[in-house]
Amino acid sequence: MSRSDLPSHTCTIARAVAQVGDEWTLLIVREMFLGTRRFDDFLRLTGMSSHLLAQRLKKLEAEGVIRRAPYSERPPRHEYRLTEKGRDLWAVIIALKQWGDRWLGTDDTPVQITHKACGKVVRPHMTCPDCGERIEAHDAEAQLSHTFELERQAARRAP
Amino acid sequence: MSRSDLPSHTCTIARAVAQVGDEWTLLIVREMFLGTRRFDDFLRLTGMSSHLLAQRLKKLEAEGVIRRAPYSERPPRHEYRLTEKGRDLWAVIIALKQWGDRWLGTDDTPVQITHKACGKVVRPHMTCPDCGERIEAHDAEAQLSHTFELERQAARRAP
DNA sequence: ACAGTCACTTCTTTTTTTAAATTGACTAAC
DNA sequence: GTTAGTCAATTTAAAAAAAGAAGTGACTGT
Repeated sequence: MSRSDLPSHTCTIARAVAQVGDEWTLLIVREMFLGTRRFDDFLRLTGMSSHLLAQRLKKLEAEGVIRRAPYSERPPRHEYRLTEKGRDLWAVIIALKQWGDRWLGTDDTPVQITHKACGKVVRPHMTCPDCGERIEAHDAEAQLSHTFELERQAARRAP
Repeated sequence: MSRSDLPSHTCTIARAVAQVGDEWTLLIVREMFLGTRRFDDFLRLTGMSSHLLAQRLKKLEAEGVIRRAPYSERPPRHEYRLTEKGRDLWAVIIALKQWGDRWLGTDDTPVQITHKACGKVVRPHMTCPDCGERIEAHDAEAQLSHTFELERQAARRAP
């Protein structure tokens, strides 16, 4: 990872991206939401190399996104589970899924989401917590904090 | 990109990830939502190398996520803008931002979102379109389509 | 005893990424 | 009218990362 060590004052999007904005990492997290817990299953279901899988799992564990849970002592065996921080990536995965379904999908959607509370198959979307309306790009405006704005202006001037 | 060429029957999340699930790509898209349009600004604001930026912009253009818009003929100059497909990545970026704010943030949030319609600063979240309630990981269940399920079982068996 | 499973690690080759320099078509300053 | 600067790249060489194959160690099951 080239930018995992971003300073703490940096944009939180950049830091989120440095932790989980990577092809294989996102696939691992997706697999976890689908219930995959073991090394070999990740290997086979994602098609990634064992070298890379071991490395990514270590990184995710170090970041607190997943944790290793032993399920056998002899031989030492363990499975990988999402922590709360990891489960909180759900919105990211779902957003990617909706986008993929819309722009890259065929007729059938390979994964459908059911809202347990109402029992319906749904396509969750981003909503304004205040007025309850759906929000998309054109409904929103971004404000930069003063310090962040200054940082960006400095970056733009200094090559 | 190792897996940009995923077959069309593959999971849409995997294909979304193959198109935009990359550190620099996500940072470019984030910059676009913040209004950045020009090569040099992307360079300075993200800190990436010009080689990689050119490559990523080319890929994103080929995928239809961004488009080049000429703003000067002599010298030939153009800016990069999100297409509808690109703007539709808003939910992904916002989900990453919320996650970053919650798990990697300090006290001040560098970017705040205002809902134009109600004028309030908000933290958008995923909602069930049917009952309107907020959905998170534990409120949802995933169903795999029959063909997708079979595909996964085959993958699990065949190394 | 021998094959098989699981969770890796090691090794070699190939591909990407970085970093720095260069290009080309201008524009604005001296 | 030479020189510096901007913008959007491309080129090249060196460093880092990933892919792919094979191996390891602690078992289990036959």
